[in-house]
Amino acid sequence: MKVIPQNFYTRNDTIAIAKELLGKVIVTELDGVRCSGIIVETEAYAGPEDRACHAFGFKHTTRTAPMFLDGGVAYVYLIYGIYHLFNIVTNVAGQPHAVLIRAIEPLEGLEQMLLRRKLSSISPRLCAGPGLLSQALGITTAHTRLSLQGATIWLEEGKTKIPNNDIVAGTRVGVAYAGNDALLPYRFSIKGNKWVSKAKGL
DNA sequence: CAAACGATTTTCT
DNA sequence: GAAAATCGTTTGG
Repeated sequence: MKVIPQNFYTRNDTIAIAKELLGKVIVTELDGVRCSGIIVETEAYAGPEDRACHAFGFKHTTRTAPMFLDGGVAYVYLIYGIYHLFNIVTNVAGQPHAVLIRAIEPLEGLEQMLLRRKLSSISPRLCAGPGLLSQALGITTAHTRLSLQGATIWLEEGKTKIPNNDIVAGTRVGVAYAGNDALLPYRFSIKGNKWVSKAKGL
């Protein structure tokens, strides 16, 4: 399967990238076990003009530093002291854009995922949510700043291309504090896919 | 140096 | 439907 090249991420169009990521495959190889899944839900965090973005107004801190790197690296961070959220940094260095992966449809390494999630059987809750899929794939803050061209976490072309009218746009989750920017349709998912997170319906 | 809080999920009422 | 869990980062003294 073909690995997504660096220049896919460095384009100056985070919204387009967020949409195109749907249907692509995310792969992790940890503890010698390969796990993968199809991306079915994403959210765009479009840089300094986006109030919901951590790096709003070019706010450069220790935590947001990876977003200022060149596109194509991972930005993982801990939320509520419990969950790890996995983001993909986009655009070029100096432009703090990122796409949050919210849900995947599991493909390979199912047993390892179940083990990590402490579940005994497959259910739609396995990877439906940003904190959950990170846990299932074994992604932690130790992987932040990691290049997606490496041998630990990377993305591949999917088998199926998602037609434009199968992409649903909606408002983002958990960003009410962002005022008007919370209303932007920056959340994308595959229409009718049962693995899409149901935390808050579209 | 100390205190408050968050791009979430689970569990209990 | 509401509240707790839990800790690194951010902000204020």
